[in-house]
Amino acid sequence: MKSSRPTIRDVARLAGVSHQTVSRVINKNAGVTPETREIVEAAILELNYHPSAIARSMARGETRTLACISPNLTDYTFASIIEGAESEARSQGYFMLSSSAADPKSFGELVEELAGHRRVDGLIVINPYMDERYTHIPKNFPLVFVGAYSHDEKICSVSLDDVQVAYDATSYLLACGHKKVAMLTGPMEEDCSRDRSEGYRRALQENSLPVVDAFVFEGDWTATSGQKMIQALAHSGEMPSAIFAQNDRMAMGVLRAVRDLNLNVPDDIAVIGVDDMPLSSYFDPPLSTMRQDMPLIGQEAVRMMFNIIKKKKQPERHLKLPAELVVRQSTKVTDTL
Amino acid sequence: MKSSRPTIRDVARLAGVSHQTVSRVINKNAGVTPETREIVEAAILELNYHPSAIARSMARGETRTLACISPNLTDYTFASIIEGAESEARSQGYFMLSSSAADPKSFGELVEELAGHRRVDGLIVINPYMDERYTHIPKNFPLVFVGAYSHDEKICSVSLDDVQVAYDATSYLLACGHKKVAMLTGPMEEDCSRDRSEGYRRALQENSLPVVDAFVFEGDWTATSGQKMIQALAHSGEMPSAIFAQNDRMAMGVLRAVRDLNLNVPDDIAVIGVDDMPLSSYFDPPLSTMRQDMPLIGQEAVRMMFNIIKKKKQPERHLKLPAELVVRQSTKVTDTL
DNA sequence: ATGAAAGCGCTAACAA
DNA sequence: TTGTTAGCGCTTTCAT
Repeated sequence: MKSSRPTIRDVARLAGVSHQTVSRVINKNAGVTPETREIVEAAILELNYHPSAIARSMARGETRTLACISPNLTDYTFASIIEGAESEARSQGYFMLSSSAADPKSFGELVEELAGHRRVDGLIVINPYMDERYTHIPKNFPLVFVGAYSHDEKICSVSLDDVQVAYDATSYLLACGHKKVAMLTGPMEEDCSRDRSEGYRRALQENSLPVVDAFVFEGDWTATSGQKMIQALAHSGEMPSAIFAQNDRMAMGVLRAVRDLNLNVPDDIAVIGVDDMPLSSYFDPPLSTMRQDMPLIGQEAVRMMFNIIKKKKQPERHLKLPAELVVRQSTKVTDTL
Repeated sequence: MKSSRPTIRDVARLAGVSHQTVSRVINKNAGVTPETREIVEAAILELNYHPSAIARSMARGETRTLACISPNLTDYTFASIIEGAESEARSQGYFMLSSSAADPKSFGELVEELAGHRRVDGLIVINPYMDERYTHIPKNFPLVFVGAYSHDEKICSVSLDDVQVAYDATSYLLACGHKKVAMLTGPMEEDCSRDRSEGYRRALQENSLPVVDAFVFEGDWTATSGQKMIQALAHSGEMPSAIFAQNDRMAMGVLRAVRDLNLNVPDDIAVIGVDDMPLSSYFDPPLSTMRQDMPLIGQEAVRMMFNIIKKKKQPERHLKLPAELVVRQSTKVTDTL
């Protein structure tokens, strides 16, 4: 009576075949007669045998596991991307190991243990920073960036077309009749914030409108930073007629602060965000926003990863996905400005 | 010139020692003279050697990886629990593999591959359903339930004290002066919803108030279901003066629907939720709620897991965490009822 | 303090 | 079609 779990050899012994034949059966390889297969399968059932994932990884030289490093796991955007990625990976028989790394140090350790120790077959990095963090990634290790595209052209990436999204959002505000459009950005160290700022500027310039510094605020993606922006604006006395917030959460803070000022959205100030998180249509008023399909971004990132891992031809290194304008009640066409 | 990565033996050869000595060095084991250690470390650096996680798992018989199965990865509550769990696991040198399983079938497959194949050392299940899903979990496989506690007493669990939370929320509403308190539940197939309903009933009964069926609605945790409840209530003509929503998202839907009816919160209808999600304080009006510390729940689940894995004495099998009342502007003391 | 030998459970290459 | 032989890269046990 062995106490530990049965191995491929135990099954082989019971079935009266070699362990290799058992291996063929569990891997559904050709070259086994139906009769032999049946005998082996019966033995597997009888022993309640399950192959060892570790031993397989060992012998195959691959883990069939991908890792995803994200600034955190709770932001709706990140979580949605991860969910999309995980689901796509699973559908291909791969697992996803997700970790959060807030600072460069923990990021480095993570990379070391995940990629360096070959705990996973590939690495997806959400919201990568373009700094020295990547020095520990082994050369030629499968790597895909998500949410910002790499300045190092050789690194694959999937992201929203941030410049375009911001351009569209701002243009829409302009088309509504606004002349004084302010912007609330994410942290400017993130490429995503910079690209969205660029789109905003472009839209303004194309309409021969100036980019006024007093109307550009740097936030940190939180609702609180949106609230602070409005308070600062109120304090300055100079109010815009519309605000482009680079994400919905900050837009929510803006909505709240405008309410606190007894001003009306969209009559006094129009607001548009980016993301279309599930709660956005429940904001007061329901928020106009640029909807992005985050699960799709995760899915595409994993597809790209498989292209790299399986050494298929790799047509595009950089994929940029579009966003869609969703008009709700936080914006409206105005002729009175 | 070998093209593949260096092994422990390559290091040993370069350092002029046995591979065992190298093993001792990388594991920081005792029994190596400082001089030998230095030589080995130099060799490791020179070859840019990194130990193989798979080979270690193979030899040790453990993966140092935990898995977390959740209905999804995007719900703020789940994501927060996972984040807390992942962070605690990492701090102990473990990794966390998180997967979502919406239906019993995919849940079963996941369990089979994660636990059956020993891809991980332990399994954390968020919002477990008490059905036949667990038949595939190997006997004695380390298992911790989160968010609902197991009716099978032998399975460890960490959860919010749901009965108490609901009791407290309802009692608070009662203490505010309300007599007609309605409730919006999660899906009644979830233990969590049932327990919270129980707490609601208990509070009512202790105050000699009847539990009226027309005031209890079953939702599905989404804001939309909150909205529907109010619409149904409005249609019926019989309005409560306060609503206990079993989570904040549904409360948000309630807030929105009440607004659409041109009624005021908290004057016409008071609302309290559960969770205290980050956006709750930005709702209109800011939402009173029962705050739960979700990262802590995840953290405690992992701690419990380590107690099981490391076969320490296991003082408590079931941990119930408290929630804290947070009063904002969606409720207020009323004497006029 | 160090080294040699055995084995973890599988897959892959080759033989029969 | 099936079996045999080698590893995969470590850790563990036992010698020295």
